[in-house]
Amino acid sequence: MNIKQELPWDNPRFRNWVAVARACHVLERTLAVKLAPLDLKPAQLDVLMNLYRHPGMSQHDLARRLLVGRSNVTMLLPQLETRGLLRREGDEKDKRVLRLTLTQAGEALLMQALKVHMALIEKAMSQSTPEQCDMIGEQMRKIYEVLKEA
Amino acid sequence: MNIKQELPWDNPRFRNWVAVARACHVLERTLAVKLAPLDLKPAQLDVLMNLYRHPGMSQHDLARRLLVGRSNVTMLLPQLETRGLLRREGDEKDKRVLRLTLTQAGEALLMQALKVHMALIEKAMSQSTPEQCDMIGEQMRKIYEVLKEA
DNA sequence: ACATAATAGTTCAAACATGAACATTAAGCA
DNA sequence: TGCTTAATGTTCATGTTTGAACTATTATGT
Repeated sequence: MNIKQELPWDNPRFRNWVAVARACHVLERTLAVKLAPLDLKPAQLDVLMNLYRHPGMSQHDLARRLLVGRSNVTMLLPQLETRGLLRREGDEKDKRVLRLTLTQAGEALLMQALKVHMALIEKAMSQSTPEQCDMIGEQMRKIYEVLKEA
Repeated sequence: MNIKQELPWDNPRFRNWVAVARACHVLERTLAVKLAPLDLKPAQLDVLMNLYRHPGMSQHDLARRLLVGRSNVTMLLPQLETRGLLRREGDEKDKRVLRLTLTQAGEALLMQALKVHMALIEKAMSQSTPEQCDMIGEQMRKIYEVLKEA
């Protein structure tokens, strides 16, 4: 029995996933550099994006969408709240939860950051046809569904 | 001029990339859980994989392959060296560089970890046809090339 | 109603990654 | 040869992420 035949590097799925991970990593890194002039980190941009799309979110829901621990959200928000980018207001019906909404300043900064993010993604995926791009997204959403409950 | 028309969420490339990032994130997280019984973190597995494929690597080269700072490698290696998983030996010609090689124990642990990693990737990508999978890998390698020098 | 479970958010210590400054060694060039 | 520049690896201070323990509030079940 030749162990080499079982090595993952001979497996297309393995090799291709490694490529996905590397692409992700380098794009995240590049994004951090390009966002620096706005004094914004990728994690913070994720917060703003989610609050824009889902105003009134609770911190718990935000953490789940970010795939991140609740404590991380707790540590992340004060920086943004102090900068006047978002508001935290207690829910009246359930006094445990805090509802999160963007301020106008938050929306404005988000729009600037989205331009940067968008330009980077356009550049990265400019080599793929729309059909390829959609197929990639479709497969990735399946992967997410498969692993979400694992 | 309607700003909504310019929002990234209407842009397929943007939406699809978000899916890529989420899939990556959740797979990385799942991998961390599954590797815990081996007392190994994803970052450490990356080290072992690279040393297996490129024995005698320098720390600088390892850092570049991992898309990580040199100091990070410096902090990462002692844990693995103390566990007897790898060796660091000074290069004789260039006394600045340290050559890295896996020990037998390192290879053995790597093989166990690869089973875990492989199984996870198989599960994640089981929904894609081989053609789709290869196409994804191909596109991701292009993205990496585009961004590498940006 | 009351005791028990579960949930939302916070705090804190530990693990981790990062980048700048540094020591050592090598390479380039006058 | 010397002098300058570049490269390798380490150290350290900083910022980030995590998970466990904690408080406060709500839901559940008898």
